[in-house]
Amino acid sequence: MTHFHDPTTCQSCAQRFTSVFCKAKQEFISEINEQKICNIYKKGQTLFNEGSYPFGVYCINDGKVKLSHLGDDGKEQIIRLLRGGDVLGYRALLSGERYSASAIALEDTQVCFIPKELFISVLKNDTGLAFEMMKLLSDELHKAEVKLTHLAQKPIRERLAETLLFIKETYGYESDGITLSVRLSREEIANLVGTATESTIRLLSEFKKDGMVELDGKKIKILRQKELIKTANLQD
Amino acid sequence: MTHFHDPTTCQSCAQRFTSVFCKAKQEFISEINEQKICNIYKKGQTLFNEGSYPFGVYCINDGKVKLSHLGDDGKEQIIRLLRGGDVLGYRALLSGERYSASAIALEDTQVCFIPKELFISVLKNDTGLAFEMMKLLSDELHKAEVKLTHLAQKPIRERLAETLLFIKETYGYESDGITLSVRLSREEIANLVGTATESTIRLLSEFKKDGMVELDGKKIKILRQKELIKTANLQD
DNA sequence: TAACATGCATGATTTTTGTCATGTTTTGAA
DNA sequence: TTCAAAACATGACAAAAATCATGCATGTTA
Repeated sequence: MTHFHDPTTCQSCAQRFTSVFCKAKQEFISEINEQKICNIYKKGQTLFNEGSYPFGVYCINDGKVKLSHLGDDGKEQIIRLLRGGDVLGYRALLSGERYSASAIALEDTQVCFIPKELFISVLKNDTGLAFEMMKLLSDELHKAEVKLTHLAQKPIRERLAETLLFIKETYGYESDGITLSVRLSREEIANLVGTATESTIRLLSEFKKDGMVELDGKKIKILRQKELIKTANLQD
Repeated sequence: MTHFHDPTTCQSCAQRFTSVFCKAKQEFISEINEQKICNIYKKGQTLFNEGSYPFGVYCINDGKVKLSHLGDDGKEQIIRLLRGGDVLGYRALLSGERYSASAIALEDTQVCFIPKELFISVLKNDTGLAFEMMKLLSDELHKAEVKLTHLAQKPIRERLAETLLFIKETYGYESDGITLSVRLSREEIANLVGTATESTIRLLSEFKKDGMVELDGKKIKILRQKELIKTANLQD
């Protein structure tokens, strides 16, 4: 369905200015360019599975990916949403463990794979990149801690509003400027919010009744962002 | 009340084999040793405050510290519990932001402070330490993600049981082998679990009735760990 | 196109959890 | 030691959220 043209080189990649790797030294980028393997994952396909061993990191060229955990009772919890320029798989690699989450394409997605040995060796020889990685990890840790606090303290209504805004921040709008440019099922939204699917459906209907959103199947339009922000009860 | 004798040198510090810094090269350890500043914080005193700028990292020599966030409505959420050998303050430093949490001593605690510039420069020149930091960040991120999932999916009863086990893992028992060696208020336990104080009090009473714990003010004894693990409904 | 599965929607009900009120105990400071 | 404040405990109630049940729409496959 969707068609990508091979980025061919990291030097010409659309993400060369946005990914963490943009801070790596030229010589290493060349090396990565030689060893990287590009692949296309169709919607629903898995990049890697929770529980298996990492053998490299993935860099999204174009597309959308969800990163999700399985809870002890088998329920999905979506941990992160990723887009072009994002790197994934580094957490498990750096702490020397199996993947603690699965990565699944939300739409057809083009991904470059960088082998473990190369990644580690570049990281060893390029202090700048190492600092970028530490910054990335620190930022993710921060986000996780904030999310944790909200999960513990905010009611579902606020969290759903916050999640819609988060989706908008992450993937933005379609060309009409109001439709969220990702199709998520109600269940996926619920697994992002951390609640039951029915609660999510009900609250979305309420948001629609209140005129904050418009619903058309999986298409969600944000009509009144300010109202949503108020509903989310955000401080910053 | 409590008396510490100055560790004098990093080379003789009780934590020299457990902290991340143990992997740093000798020359850097010497440098840290010269520039570090040791301090004692009394119970309840603050090492640093959410919202202020970091100017270094803290290394706990002996004692206990809680790291907590304020939610948007001002309610405390305890993010992490720290003990001797743990480092803190690096997250904000590495991502170049203000502290996103406050650190408060849970009992009289001895802490070494390492200035920002030194920490960064050692990190730049010691790849091993940089990797240790990445591993540390990755581990923390992992823990945060698991906690997030549990917070979203598990009922409070399970989370309280899990929290008691977590406290035990972190701080261990007193010499009697059953009393948790930290005194936390019910409110603090609630802020760790992510629930209302009353719910925590009620459930602790239930646990007591079920014979899993014994309560004597802030002293909590774990009588049946296996039952607790079952109650926590943990997989691993 | 029929048959089926899946996702969406909504009502009814139950369970869980939080809040409010009140009393008791403990703690710490004067 | 005494008193006030804080922490603990518990009951009653309200609110929030999950679960169960059912129906409708949509899409998919034989």
